[in-house]
Amino acid sequence: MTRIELSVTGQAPPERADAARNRRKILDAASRLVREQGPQAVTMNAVAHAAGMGVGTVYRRFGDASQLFLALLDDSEQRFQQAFLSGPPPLGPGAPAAERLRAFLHALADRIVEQREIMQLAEAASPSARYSSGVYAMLFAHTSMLLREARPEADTAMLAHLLLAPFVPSLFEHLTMRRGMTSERIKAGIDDLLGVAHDVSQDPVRPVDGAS
Amino acid sequence: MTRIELSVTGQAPPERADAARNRRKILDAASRLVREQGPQAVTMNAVAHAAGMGVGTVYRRFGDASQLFLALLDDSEQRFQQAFLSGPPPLGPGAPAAERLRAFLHALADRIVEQREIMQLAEAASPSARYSSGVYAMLFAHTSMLLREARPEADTAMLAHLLLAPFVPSLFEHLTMRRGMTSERIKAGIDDLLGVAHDVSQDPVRPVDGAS
DNA sequence: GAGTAAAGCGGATAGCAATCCACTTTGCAA
DNA sequence: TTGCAAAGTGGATTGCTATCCGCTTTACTC
Repeated sequence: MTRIELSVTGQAPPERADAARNRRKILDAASRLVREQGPQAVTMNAVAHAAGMGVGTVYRRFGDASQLFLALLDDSEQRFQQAFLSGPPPLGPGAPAAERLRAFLHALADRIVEQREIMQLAEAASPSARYSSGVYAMLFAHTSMLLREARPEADTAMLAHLLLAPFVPSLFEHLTMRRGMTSERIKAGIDDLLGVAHDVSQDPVRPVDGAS
Repeated sequence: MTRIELSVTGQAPPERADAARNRRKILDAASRLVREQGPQAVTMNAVAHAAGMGVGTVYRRFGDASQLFLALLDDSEQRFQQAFLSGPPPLGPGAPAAERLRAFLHALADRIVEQREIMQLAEAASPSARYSSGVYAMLFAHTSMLLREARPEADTAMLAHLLLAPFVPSLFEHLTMRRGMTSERIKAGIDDLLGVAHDVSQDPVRPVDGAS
Protein backbone atom coordinates (compact mmCIF):
# COMPACT_ATOMS: atom_id res chain seq x y z
CA MET A 1 0.00 0.00 0.00
CA THR A 2 1.04 3.56 -0.31
CA ARG A 3 1.21 3.89 3.40
CA ILE A 4 3.85 6.18 4.75
CA GLU A 5 6.33 3.31 4.82
CA LEU A 6 8.90 5.57 3.23
CA SER A 7 8.61 8.06 6.03
CA VAL A 8 11.15 7.70 8.76
CA THR A 9 8.57 8.15 11.48
CA GLY A 10 7.78 4.48 11.40
CA GLN A 11 4.52 2.76 12.14
CA ALA A 12 1.46 3.70 10.18
CA PRO A 13 -1.83 3.83 12.04
CA PRO A 14 -3.74 0.54 11.78
CA GLU A 15 -6.57 0.67 9.28
CA ARG A 16 -10.03 -0.39 10.33
CA ALA A 17 -11.55 -3.40 8.59
CA ASP A 18 -14.28 -1.46 6.78
CA ALA A 19 -11.74 1.11 5.68
CA ALA A 20 -9.42 -1.52 4.25
CA ARG A 21 -12.34 -3.18 2.49
CA ASN A 22 -13.36 0.10 0.90
CA ARG A 23 -9.77 0.88 -0.10
CA ARG A 24 -9.66 -2.36 -2.07
CA LYS A 25 -13.08 -1.76 -3.62
CA ILE A 26 -12.01 1.72 -4.71
CA LEU A 27 -8.75 0.54 -6.27
CA ASP A 28 -10.50 -2.34 -8.01
CA ALA A 29 -13.19 -0.06 -9.37
CA ALA A 30 -10.59 2.43 -10.58
CA SER A 31 -8.57 -0.30 -12.34
CA ARG A 32 -11.70 -1.62 -13.94
CA LEU A 33 -12.65 1.84 -15.18
CA VAL A 34 -9.21 2.35 -16.70
CA ARG A 35 -9.39 -1.01 -18.41
CA GLU A 36 -12.95 -0.76 -19.67
CA GLN A 37 -13.48 2.90 -20.42
CA GLY A 38 -10.02 4.41 -20.69
CA PRO A 39 -8.10 6.72 -18.38
CA GLN A 40 -10.13 9.82 -19.07
CA ALA A 41 -13.20 8.10 -17.65
CA VAL A 42 -11.53 7.74 -14.27
CA THR A 43 -12.96 10.59 -12.24
CA MET A 44 -13.46 10.59 -8.50
CA ASN A 45 -17.22 10.63 -9.04
CA ALA A 46 -17.09 7.73 -11.45
CA VAL A 47 -14.82 5.69 -9.18
CA ALA A 48 -17.06 6.26 -6.17
CA HIS A 49 -20.13 5.29 -8.12
CA ALA A 50 -18.46 2.24 -9.67
CA ALA A 51 -17.31 1.15 -6.22
CA GLY A 52 -20.83 1.62 -4.89
CA MET A 53 -20.13 4.33 -2.34
CA GLY A 54 -20.19 8.09 -1.83
CA VAL A 55 -17.44 10.39 -3.03
CA GLY A 56 -16.71 11.38 0.56
CA THR A 57 -15.42 7.90 1.23
CA VAL A 58 -13.06 7.98 -1.72
CA TYR A 59 -11.66 11.30 -0.56
CA ARG A 60 -11.33 10.05 3.00
CA ARG A 61 -9.28 7.07 1.83
CA PHE A 62 -7.08 8.82 -0.71
CA GLY A 63 -7.02 12.51 0.07
CA ASP A 64 -7.26 13.72 -3.49
CA ALA A 65 -7.30 12.51 -7.06
CA SER A 66 -3.52 12.51 -7.55
CA GLN A 67 -3.03 10.22 -4.58
CA LEU A 68 -5.63 7.78 -5.83
CA PHE A 69 -3.86 7.60 -9.16
CA LEU A 70 -0.47 7.15 -7.51
CA ALA A 71 -1.95 4.34 -5.44
CA LEU A 72 -3.10 2.69 -8.66
CA LEU A 73 0.55 2.49 -9.70
CA ASP A 74 1.62 0.96 -6.45
CA ASP A 75 1.74 -2.69 -7.50
CA SER A 76 4.09 -2.13 -10.39
CA GLU A 77 6.03 0.36 -8.31
CA GLN A 78 6.69 -2.30 -5.68
CA ARG A 79 8.06 -4.62 -8.32
CA PHE A 80 10.25 -1.88 -9.71
CA GLN A 81 11.63 -1.06 -6.28
CA GLN A 82 12.28 -4.70 -5.59
CA ALA A 83 14.25 -4.90 -8.82
CA PHE A 84 16.60 -2.03 -8.15
CA LEU A 85 16.93 -2.53 -4.40
CA SER A 86 17.55 -6.26 -4.29
CA GLY A 87 17.25 -7.72 -7.78
CA PRO A 88 20.11 -8.97 -9.94
CA PRO A 89 22.69 -6.56 -11.36
CA PRO A 90 23.11 -4.31 -13.17
CA LEU A 91 19.84 -2.93 -11.81
CA GLY A 92 20.32 -4.37 -8.33
CA PRO A 93 23.42 -4.37 -6.13
CA GLY A 94 26.60 -5.87 -7.47
CA ALA A 95 27.44 -3.71 -10.46
CA PRO A 96 29.49 -0.49 -10.47
CA ALA A 97 27.45 2.55 -9.50
CA ALA A 98 27.65 4.20 -12.91
CA GLU A 99 26.38 1.06 -14.55
CA ARG A 100 23.59 0.67 -12.02
CA LEU A 101 22.55 4.27 -12.52
CA ARG A 102 22.33 3.79 -16.24
CA ALA A 103 20.30 0.61 -15.85
CA PHE A 104 18.07 2.32 -13.32
CA LEU A 105 17.26 5.26 -15.59
CA HIS A 106 16.63 2.95 -18.52
CA ALA A 107 14.24 0.88 -16.42
CA LEU A 108 12.56 4.06 -15.24
CA ALA A 109 12.05 5.12 -18.85
CA ASP A 110 10.47 1.77 -19.65
CA ARG A 111 8.25 2.08 -16.63
CA ILE A 112 6.97 5.47 -17.76
CA VAL A 113 6.26 4.21 -21.25
CA GLU A 114 4.29 1.31 -19.76
CA GLN A 115 2.29 3.27 -17.21
CA ARG A 116 2.18 6.61 -18.93
CA GLU A 117 -1.56 7.00 -19.06
CA ILE A 118 -2.21 6.49 -15.38
CA MET A 119 0.83 8.60 -14.54
CA GLN A 120 -0.63 11.38 -16.63
CA LEU A 121 -3.82 11.25 -14.63
CA ALA A 122 -1.78 11.82 -11.49
CA GLU A 123 0.28 14.56 -13.11
CA ALA A 124 -2.79 16.36 -14.39
CA ALA A 125 -4.50 16.19 -11.00
CA SER A 126 -1.51 17.90 -9.39
CA PRO A 127 1.87 18.41 -11.04
CA SER A 128 3.56 19.29 -7.78
CA ALA A 129 2.25 16.20 -5.96
CA ARG A 130 5.04 14.27 -7.69
CA TYR A 131 7.66 15.88 -5.51
CA SER A 132 5.97 15.19 -2.21
CA SER A 133 5.18 11.58 -3.05
CA GLY A 134 6.96 8.62 -1.55
CA VAL A 135 7.59 7.37 -5.05
CA TYR A 136 9.70 10.42 -5.89
CA ALA A 137 11.47 10.26 -2.54
CA MET A 138 12.53 6.73 -3.41
CA LEU A 139 13.69 7.59 -6.93
CA PHE A 140 15.62 10.51 -5.54
CA ALA A 141 17.21 8.55 -2.72
CA HIS A 142 18.35 5.82 -5.08
CA THR A 143 19.65 8.19 -7.75
CA SER A 144 21.60 10.36 -5.33
CA MET A 145 23.00 7.30 -3.59
CA LEU A 146 24.37 5.96 -6.87
CA LEU A 147 25.68 9.39 -7.83
CA ARG A 148 27.46 9.74 -4.50
CA GLU A 149 29.26 6.54 -5.27
CA ALA A 150 29.99 7.36 -8.90
CA ARG A 151 30.82 11.05 -8.52
CA PRO A 152 31.61 11.85 -4.89
CA GLU A 153 32.88 15.32 -5.73
CA ALA A 154 29.64 16.52 -7.30
CA ASP A 155 26.51 18.13 -5.85
CA THR A 156 24.78 14.79 -6.06
CA ALA A 157 21.49 15.89 -4.52
CA MET A 158 21.05 18.57 -7.14
CA LEU A 159 22.21 16.31 -9.95
CA ALA A 160 19.73 13.66 -8.89
CA HIS A 161 16.82 16.10 -9.11
CA LEU A 162 17.98 17.34 -12.49
CA LEU A 163 18.51 13.85 -13.89
CA LEU A 164 15.05 12.77 -12.77
CA ALA A 165 13.34 15.83 -14.22
CA PRO A 166 12.89 14.38 -17.73
CA PHE A 167 11.08 11.34 -16.35
CA VAL A 168 7.64 12.90 -16.33
CA PRO A 169 4.76 11.49 -18.35
CA SER A 170 3.96 14.74 -20.15
CA LEU A 171 7.45 14.91 -21.69
CA PHE A 172 7.36 11.24 -22.61
CA GLU A 173 4.01 11.73 -24.28
CA HIS A 174 5.38 14.64 -26.25
CA LEU A 175 8.51 12.80 -27.34
CA THR A 176 6.92 9.48 -28.21
CA MET A 177 3.40 10.35 -29.34
CA ARG A 178 3.91 13.73 -30.93
CA ARG A 179 7.52 13.67 -32.10
CA GLY A 180 7.71 9.99 -32.85
CA MET A 181 10.83 9.36 -30.82
CA THR A 182 11.45 5.86 -29.53
CA SER A 183 12.19 5.06 -25.94
CA GLU A 184 15.58 3.72 -27.07
CA ARG A 185 16.42 7.12 -28.42
CA ILE A 186 15.38 8.74 -25.16
CA LYS A 187 17.60 6.33 -23.25
CA ALA A 188 20.53 7.14 -25.53
CA GLY A 189 19.99 10.82 -24.79
CA ILE A 190 20.01 10.10 -21.08
CA ASP A 191 23.23 8.13 -21.52
CA ASP A 192 24.73 11.13 -23.22
CA LEU A 193 23.73 13.36 -20.29
CA LEU A 194 25.28 10.86 -17.92
CA GLY A 195 28.51 11.06 -19.83
CA VAL A 196 28.36 7.39 -20.56
CA ALA A 197 29.33 8.24 -24.11
CA HIS A 198 32.86 8.83 -22.87
CA ASP A 199 32.94 5.70 -20.77
CA VAL A 200 34.68 2.83 -22.55
CA SER A 201 33.02 0.13 -20.50
CA GLN A 202 29.54 0.72 -21.86
CA ASP A 203 27.94 -1.23 -24.62
CA PRO A 204 27.64 0.59 -27.92
CA VAL A 205 23.89 0.77 -28.30
CA ARG A 206 23.35 3.92 -30.34
CA PRO A 207 20.09 3.68 -32.22
CA VAL A 208 19.60 6.20 -34.97
CA ASP A 209 15.94 6.35 -35.81
CA GLY A 210 14.14 9.19 -37.46
CA ALA A 211 15.84 12.47 -36.72
CA SER A 212 13.73 15.58 -36.34
CA MET B 1 12.16 29.13 -39.08
CA THR B 2 13.65 31.06 -36.18
CA ARG B 3 10.46 33.08 -35.98
CA ILE B 4 8.20 30.94 -33.89
CA GLU B 5 4.76 32.27 -33.23
CA LEU B 6 5.03 33.28 -29.64
CA SER B 7 2.52 35.91 -28.83
CA VAL B 8 -1.06 34.79 -28.55
CA THR B 9 -1.94 37.68 -30.79
CA GLY B 10 -1.71 35.80 -34.03
CA GLN B 11 -1.06 37.58 -37.27
CA ALA B 12 -2.97 35.17 -39.48
CA PRO B 13 -6.59 36.12 -38.64
CA PRO B 14 -7.13 39.87 -38.24
CA GLU B 15 -8.85 40.40 -34.94
CA ARG B 16 -12.04 42.36 -34.78
CA ALA B 17 -12.00 45.59 -32.81
CA ASP B 18 -14.31 44.39 -30.04
CA ALA B 19 -12.36 41.18 -29.73
CA ALA B 20 -9.05 43.00 -29.34
CA ARG B 21 -10.60 45.32 -26.79
CA ASN B 22 -11.85 42.39 -24.76
CA ARG B 23 -8.53 40.61 -24.97
CA ARG B 24 -6.84 43.58 -23.36
CA LYS B 25 -9.51 43.90 -20.71
CA ILE B 26 -9.14 40.23 -19.86
CA LEU B 27 -5.35 40.37 -19.56
CA ASP B 28 -5.53 43.56 -17.50
CA ALA B 29 -8.12 42.07 -15.18
CA ALA B 30 -6.05 38.90 -14.77
CA SER B 31 -2.89 40.88 -13.96
CA ARG B 32 -4.80 42.94 -11.47
CA LEU B 33 -6.19 39.83 -9.79
CA VAL B 34 -2.72 38.31 -9.50
CA ARG B 35 -1.36 41.52 -8.01
CA GLU B 36 -4.19 42.23 -5.62
CA GLN B 37 -5.43 38.82 -4.53
CA GLY B 38 -2.66 36.39 -5.34
CA PRO B 39 -2.35 33.74 -8.04
CA GLN B 40 -4.80 31.29 -6.51
CA ALA B 41 -7.58 33.87 -6.91
CA VAL B 42 -7.12 33.89 -10.69
CA THR B 43 -9.91 31.64 -11.91
CA MET B 44 -11.61 31.94 -15.27
CA ASN B 45 -14.83 32.91 -13.49
CA ALA B 46 -13.09 35.58 -11.45
CA VAL B 47 -11.24 36.98 -14.47
CA ALA B 48 -14.43 37.20 -16.51
CA HIS B 49 -16.27 38.93 -13.71
CA ALA B 50 -13.39 41.32 -12.99
CA ALA B 51 -13.22 42.18 -16.69
CA GLY B 52 -16.97 42.75 -16.74
CA MET B 53 -17.95 40.05 -19.20
CA GLY B 54 -19.22 36.50 -19.42
CA VAL B 55 -16.99 33.47 -19.09
CA GLY B 56 -17.81 32.45 -22.65
CA THR B 57 -15.92 35.45 -23.95
CA VAL B 58 -12.82 34.62 -21.97
CA TYR B 59 -12.86 31.08 -23.33
CA ARG B 60 -13.42 32.31 -26.86
CA ARG B 61 -10.36 34.56 -26.61
CA PHE B 62 -7.99 32.18 -24.85
CA GLY B 63 -9.22 28.67 -25.41
CA ASP B 64 -8.58 27.43 -21.91
CA ALA B 65 -7.07 28.45 -18.61
CA SER B 66 -3.50 27.40 -19.40
CA GLN B 67 -3.43 29.57 -22.50
CA LEU B 68 -4.68 32.59 -20.59
CA PHE B 69 -1.90 32.12 -18.05
CA LEU B 70 0.71 31.68 -20.76
CA ALA B 71 -0.54 34.88 -22.38
CA LEU B 72 -0.03 36.65 -19.05
CA LEU B 73 3.66 35.78 -19.31
CA ASP B 74 3.94 37.09 -22.81
CA ASP B 75 5.39 40.52 -22.06
CA SER B 76 8.34 39.23 -20.06
CA GLU B 77 8.75 36.40 -22.56
CA GLN B 78 9.17 38.89 -25.37
CA ARG B 79 11.92 40.64 -23.45
CA PHE B 80 13.63 37.33 -22.73
CA GLN B 81 13.50 36.35 -26.38
CA GLN B 82 14.87 39.68 -27.44
CA ALA B 83 17.78 39.18 -25.05
CA PHE B 84 18.87 35.80 -26.34
CA LEU B 85 18.07 36.39 -30.00
CA SER B 86 19.62 39.81 -30.48
CA GLY B 87 20.91 41.12 -27.17
CA PRO B 88 24.56 41.43 -26.15
CA PRO B 89 26.71 38.32 -25.59
CA PRO B 90 27.07 35.95 -23.90
CA LEU B 91 23.27 35.61 -24.03
CA GLY B 92 22.93 37.03 -27.51
CA PRO B 93 24.99 36.28 -30.63
CA GLY B 94 28.74 36.78 -30.53
CA ALA B 95 29.88 34.32 -27.87
CA PRO B 96 30.84 30.66 -28.39
CA ALA B 97 27.83 28.37 -28.48
CA ALA B 98 28.70 26.55 -25.26
CA GLU B 99 28.97 29.83 -23.43
CA ARG B 100 25.73 31.10 -24.90
CA LEU B 101 23.97 27.92 -23.89
CA ARG B 102 25.15 28.25 -20.35
CA ALA B 103 24.08 31.89 -20.19
CA PHE B 104 20.74 30.99 -21.73
CA LEU B 105 19.96 28.29 -19.19
CA HIS B 106 21.01 30.54 -16.33
CA ALA B 107 18.73 33.28 -17.60
CA LEU B 108 15.93 30.75 -17.99
CA ALA B 109 16.39 29.70 -14.37
CA ASP B 110 16.15 33.31 -13.27
CA ARG B 111 13.06 33.76 -15.35
CA ILE B 112 11.35 30.81 -13.70
CA VAL B 113 12.23 32.06 -10.23
CA GLU B 114 10.75 35.44 -11.13
CA GLN B 115 7.56 34.21 -12.76
CA ARG B 116 7.12 30.96 -10.93
CA GLU B 117 3.69 31.62 -9.53
CA ILE B 118 2.00 32.45 -12.81
CA MET B 119 3.87 29.63 -14.51
CA GLN B 120 2.50 27.26 -11.90
CA LEU B 121 -1.02 28.36 -12.71
CA ALA B 122 -0.38 27.40 -16.32
CA GLU B 123 1.27 24.12 -15.35
CA ALA B 124 -1.56 23.19 -13.01
CA ALA B 125 -4.18 23.97 -15.63
CA SER B 126 -2.51 21.58 -18.07
CA PRO B 127 0.95 20.10 -17.62
CA SER B 128 1.13 18.94 -21.22
CA ALA B 129 0.19 22.35 -22.65
CA ARG B 130 3.81 23.35 -22.05
CA TYR B 131 5.00 21.19 -24.90
CA SER B 132 2.54 22.48 -27.47
CA SER B 133 3.11 26.12 -26.60
CA GLY B 134 5.04 28.55 -28.74
CA VAL B 135 7.12 29.39 -25.71
CA TYR B 136 8.45 25.85 -25.49
CA ALA B 137 8.99 25.67 -29.23
CA MET B 138 11.19 28.73 -28.96
CA LEU B 139 13.19 27.43 -26.00
CA PHE B 140 13.67 24.16 -27.81
CA ALA B 141 14.68 25.75 -31.11
CA HIS B 142 17.25 27.93 -29.40
CA THR B 143 18.67 25.17 -27.22
CA SER B 144 19.01 22.68 -30.04
CA MET B 145 20.53 25.30 -32.32
CA LEU B 146 23.24 26.05 -29.76
CA LEU B 147 23.80 22.36 -29.13
CA ARG B 148 24.16 21.69 -32.84
CA GLU B 149 26.92 24.23 -32.91
CA ALA B 150 28.61 23.04 -29.74
CA ARG B 151 28.22 19.31 -30.25
CA PRO B 152 27.41 18.50 -33.87
CA GLU B 153 27.88 14.77 -33.32
CA ALA B 154 25.21 14.44 -30.65
CA ASP B 155 21.45 13.84 -30.84
CA THR B 156 20.89 17.50 -30.21
CA ALA B 157 17.13 17.43 -30.49
CA MET B 158 16.88 14.86 -27.73
CA LEU B 159 19.48 16.58 -25.59
CA ALA B 160 17.62 19.86 -25.90
CA HIS B 161 14.42 18.31 -24.59
CA LEU B 162 16.25 16.63 -21.73
CA LEU B 163 18.15 19.78 -20.77
CA LEU B 164 14.95 21.82 -20.71
CA ALA B 165 13.06 19.27 -18.62
CA PRO B 166 14.23 20.62 -15.25
CA PHE B 167 12.95 24.10 -16.09
CA VAL B 168 9.44 23.55 -14.87
CA PRO B 169 7.90 25.60 -12.08
CA SER B 170 6.90 22.61 -9.96
CA LEU B 171 10.51 21.41 -9.66
CA PHE B 172 11.75 24.91 -8.96
CA GLU B 173 9.16 25.28 -6.23
CA HIS B 174 10.26 22.03 -4.69
CA LEU B 175 13.95 22.88 -4.81
CA THR B 176 13.71 26.46 -3.62
CA MET B 177 10.69 26.54 -1.34
CA ARG B 178 10.76 23.07 0.15
CA ARG B 179 14.40 22.08 0.03
CA GLY B 180 15.84 25.53 0.49
CA MET B 181 18.16 25.36 -2.50
CA THR B 182 19.25 28.62 -4.07
CA SER B 183 18.93 29.38 -7.74
CA GLU B 184 22.73 29.67 -7.88
CA ARG B 185 23.00 26.10 -6.73
CA ILE B 186 20.52 25.00 -9.36
CA LYS B 187 22.56 26.80 -12.01
CA ALA B 188 25.73 25.12 -10.80
CA GLY B 189 23.97 21.77 -11.14
CA ILE B 190 22.96 22.62 -14.68
CA ASP B 191 26.55 23.61 -15.41
CA ASP B 192 27.65 20.22 -14.17
CA LEU B 193 25.19 18.50 -16.46
CA LEU B 194 26.37 20.63 -19.36
CA GLY B 195 29.99 19.99 -18.51
CA VAL B 196 29.54 16.27 -18.60
CA ALA B 197 27.52 16.41 -21.77
CA HIS B 198 30.03 18.74 -23.38
CA ASP B 199 33.04 16.95 -22.03
CA VAL B 200 34.42 20.38 -21.32
CA SER B 201 35.87 21.65 -18.09
CA GLN B 202 33.95 24.16 -16.10
CA ASP B 203 34.32 27.74 -17.03
CA PRO B 204 36.63 29.20 -14.37
CA VAL B 205 34.55 32.36 -14.36
CA ARG B 206 31.91 31.48 -11.82
CA PRO B 207 28.67 33.37 -12.28
CA VAL B 208 28.64 35.86 -9.39
CA ASP B 209 27.86 36.09 -5.68
CA GLY B 210 28.51 32.38 -5.31
CA ALA B 211 25.90 30.91 -3.08
CA SER B 212 26.24 27.17 -2.79
C1' DG C 1 -22.42 -9.00 25.99
C1' DA C 2 -22.97 -3.76 26.63
C1' DG C 3 -21.10 0.73 26.57
C1' DT C 4 -18.41 4.01 24.27
C1' DA C 5 -15.12 6.92 21.84
C1' DA C 6 -12.97 7.07 17.67
C1' DA C 7 -13.07 6.14 13.01
C1' DG C 8 -15.56 5.69 8.97
C1' DC C 9 -19.40 6.76 5.84
C1' DG C 10 -22.01 9.20 2.11
C1' DG C 11 -24.91 12.55 0.14
C1' DA C 12 -25.66 17.50 0.01
C1' DT C 13 -23.14 21.36 -1.20
C1' DA C 14 -19.88 24.98 -3.07
C1' DG C 15 -16.78 26.48 -6.45
C1' DC C 16 -14.54 25.64 -10.65
C1' DA C 17 -13.49 24.63 -15.96
C1' DA C 18 -15.48 24.27 -20.03
C1' DT C 19 -19.36 24.08 -23.48
C1' DC C 20 -23.46 25.56 -25.86
C1' DC C 21 -26.44 28.46 -28.30
C1' DA C 22 -29.66 32.28 -28.91
C1' DC C 23 -28.62 36.91 -29.50
C1' DT C 24 -25.66 41.11 -30.88
C1' DT C 25 -21.99 43.53 -33.18
C1' DT C 26 -18.82 44.27 -36.86
C1' DG C 27 -16.95 45.10 -41.30
C1' DC C 28 -17.33 44.34 -46.05
C1' DA C 29 -19.66 44.93 -50.48
C1' DA C 30 -23.12 46.52 -53.32
C1' DT D 1 -26.18 53.99 -46.71
C1' DT D 2 -27.91 49.46 -46.27
C1' DG D 3 -27.87 44.33 -46.19
C1' DC D 4 -25.93 40.51 -44.30
C1' DA D 5 -22.75 36.76 -43.27
C1' DA D 6 -19.21 36.03 -40.18
C1' DA D 7 -17.45 36.85 -35.86
C1' DG D 8 -18.19 37.87 -31.23
C1' DT D 9 -20.85 37.80 -26.78
C1' DG D 10 -22.66 36.13 -22.23
C1' DG D 11 -25.01 33.43 -19.12
C1' DA D 12 -27.28 29.01 -18.37
C1' DT D 13 -25.73 24.47 -18.04
C1' DT D 14 -22.96 20.20 -17.34
C1' DG D 15 -19.85 17.60 -14.84
C1' DC D 16 -15.90 17.83 -12.25
C1' DT D 17 -13.00 18.19 -7.49
C1' DA D 18 -13.21 18.73 -2.88
C1' DT D 19 -15.42 19.72 1.70
C1' DC D 20 -18.69 19.36 5.39
C1' DC D 21 -21.31 17.19 8.88
C1' DG D 22 -25.01 14.27 10.84
C1' DC D 23 -25.31 9.44 11.05
C1' DT D 24 -23.33 4.52 11.35
C1' DT D 25 -19.91 1.05 12.22
C1' DT D 26 -16.01 -0.70 14.50
C1' DA D 27 -12.99 -2.33 18.03
C1' DC D 28 -11.73 -1.92 22.59
C1' DT D 29 -12.89 -2.19 27.61
C1' DC D 30 -15.13 -3.82 31.50
